[in-house]
Amino acid sequence: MTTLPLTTYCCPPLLAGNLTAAAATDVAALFRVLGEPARLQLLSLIAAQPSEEVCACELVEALGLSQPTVSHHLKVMYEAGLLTKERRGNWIYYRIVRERLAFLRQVLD
Amino acid sequence: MTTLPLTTYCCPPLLAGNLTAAAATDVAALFRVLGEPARLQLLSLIAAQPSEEVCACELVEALGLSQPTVSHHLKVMYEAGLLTKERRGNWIYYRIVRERLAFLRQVLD
DNA sequence: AATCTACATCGATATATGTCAATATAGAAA
DNA sequence: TTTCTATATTGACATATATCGATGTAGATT
Repeated sequence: MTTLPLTTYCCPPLLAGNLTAAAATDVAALFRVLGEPARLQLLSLIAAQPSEEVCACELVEALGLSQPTVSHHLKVMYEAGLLTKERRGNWIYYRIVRERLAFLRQVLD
Repeated sequence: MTTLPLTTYCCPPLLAGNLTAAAATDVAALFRVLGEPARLQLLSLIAAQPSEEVCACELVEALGLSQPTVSHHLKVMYEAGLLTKERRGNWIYYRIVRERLAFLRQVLD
């Protein structure tokens, strides 16, 4: 008596995922921006403000990182479209772009 | 006549963000896992399967990356709790842990 | 036991980036 | 104009990690 092998060569055809390589690159860049503890804390601090905006100098004090480092992180988030900034006098106020976060929520199914 | 300066020294007290440094580190590690195009494509490919599971060999073919590289990415996602794996015969089948994605959705407000 | 397939690990390399001190820039106040 | 405050940029360094070829390991078949 012959038995069918429990296994055979691999791989029925795979459905193409709906995420193109180009789209994956774009979305990954956004997630990578959120992949830093300091940046998540910045977002949290800004989101926790009733005014929904925070001047950069407050953020430097709150994080315990150097001013250039905080400035760098804010720039990264600004260029990723996660923050807006507005100059008023000597200070620059940052706000969260909630649509950008909503976009990422939607990407996560 | 004296005028009040439009500006003063910086910084009314800042509300403490609700995200602790430790929590930020944990969440950031998860986002960093998603911050790679190849890993997002892997997730997309697995999610697109009607069976909701994919054997690793299919993923190697689909991504155009070397087998060690794909294995590395799958391991990273597995260790991050984003995938489960189950051996059946020679093959290892990966599934998405949807609760983990839901957690990240929730973090994004 | 020997062999084959699928997957994992190792070692090496290149690239990306977080961090800070030092310095530059922009705008407000004097 | 000069000075001061807030923010940005530069340069340097250390660390993390994506990638691959080569090799190891586990399980199934013969």
